[in-house]
Amino acid sequence: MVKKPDTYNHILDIAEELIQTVGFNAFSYADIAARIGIRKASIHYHFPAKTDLGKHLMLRHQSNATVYLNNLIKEHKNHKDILVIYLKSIFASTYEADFKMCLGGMLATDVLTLDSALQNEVQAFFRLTQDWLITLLKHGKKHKNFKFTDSPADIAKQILIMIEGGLLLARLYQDDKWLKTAMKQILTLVTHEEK
Amino acid sequence: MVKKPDTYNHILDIAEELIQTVGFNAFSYADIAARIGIRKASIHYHFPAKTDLGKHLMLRHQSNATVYLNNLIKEHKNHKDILVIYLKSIFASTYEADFKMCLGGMLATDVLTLDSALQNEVQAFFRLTQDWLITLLKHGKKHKNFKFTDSPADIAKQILIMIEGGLLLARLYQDDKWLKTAMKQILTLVTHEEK
DNA sequence: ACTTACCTACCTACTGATAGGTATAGTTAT
DNA sequence: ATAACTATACCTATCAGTAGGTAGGTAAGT
Repeated sequence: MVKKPDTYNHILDIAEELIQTVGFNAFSYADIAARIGIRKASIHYHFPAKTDLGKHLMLRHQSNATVYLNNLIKEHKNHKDILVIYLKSIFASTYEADFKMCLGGMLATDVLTLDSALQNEVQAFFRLTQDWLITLLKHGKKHKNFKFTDSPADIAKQILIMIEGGLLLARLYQDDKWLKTAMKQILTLVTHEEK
Repeated sequence: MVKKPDTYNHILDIAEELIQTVGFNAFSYADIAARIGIRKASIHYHFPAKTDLGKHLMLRHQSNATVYLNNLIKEHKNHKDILVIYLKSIFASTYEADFKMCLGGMLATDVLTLDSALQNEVQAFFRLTQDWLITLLKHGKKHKNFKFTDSPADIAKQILIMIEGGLLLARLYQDDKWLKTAMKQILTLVTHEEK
């Protein structure tokens, strides 16, 4: 593994925050430069084009998510607890200033303005998350921490839908009651069998 | 009611489509001008600033939605049918080219880049929809077309969350299975009491 | 020890394109 | 004639991106 210089990750940190706040098309290299205190051209040194920045950001995001999600499963026993911790961690950044949205969700709305390589990375991120959820749901059901009748794949889709929908509306109204509603509904989903 | 000239609505039509496709910050007056076949400056005559365009668009959208939703309730008897027709009408535009997102949802993600008057109109649109849903849910429950235990306000929130989340993911993958999942889950929500 | 060569990480200064927006003159329907 | 509308021509600001240079460090050759 190549150790990337500090500025590289610093740029990605700022870009991530900006995308979560205003979206991919609404920030510029000048915005990042101003916040870090270097020149625009220096950012082009690390990321020749804006789409490169997006791609590297998504790859780092996928990698971070993989580590985080795998550790979550290792460190806890109850699958319901894992789900709750996971949901809270996603919603947590929303409680920070400006009600940031999930990085993937933000790029998902901008998806038709992104080049196809970047589109693929955004899709890959959600696929990764969905696969993890499916695994969690299967194990959770086997250990009787979860109860549901739909397929794990369907439940995973419903969870993603409610995460993104909840974030979108929480952001719009700057009100976390939308997240609480989503959270509650997700938990109902995985603890109730249909009649 | 003042009868607005044709170009006025034509501009709003194109703007609406562009916002649903790429978002508020990713289209320009030049894009609209090119599609209509007039000059950029002519659009500024109708809408001096871009934010004016957004505001007028949202007001028209609110007005159209109000008429549409009220007619829906008048023209059908079964509240479940009404809900299904409503959901299908929202999801229909997504099946058109490019998987357009709901206008409100698209502006919701751009919300932090919009001026506060426009933010308010986006919020007002969702409030309007939510109020209509609450009314529908109350009447539907009274007539035994719906069964649910949460408050109508909570169910309405959950429905909006699933509409927007479903659209976001359907758009990302250009795949309507996400809409079918959302649709199914919404119908489950309003026809099942919790145990 | 010192040169040569190359590298990383940043800089200044610029490009062409496009953004939103304006002043003003011309056109068209009533 | 006049109000409504559209056009030409232009503005300033900003966008992503490039050219070329520089400071400092590393590695190898002699």
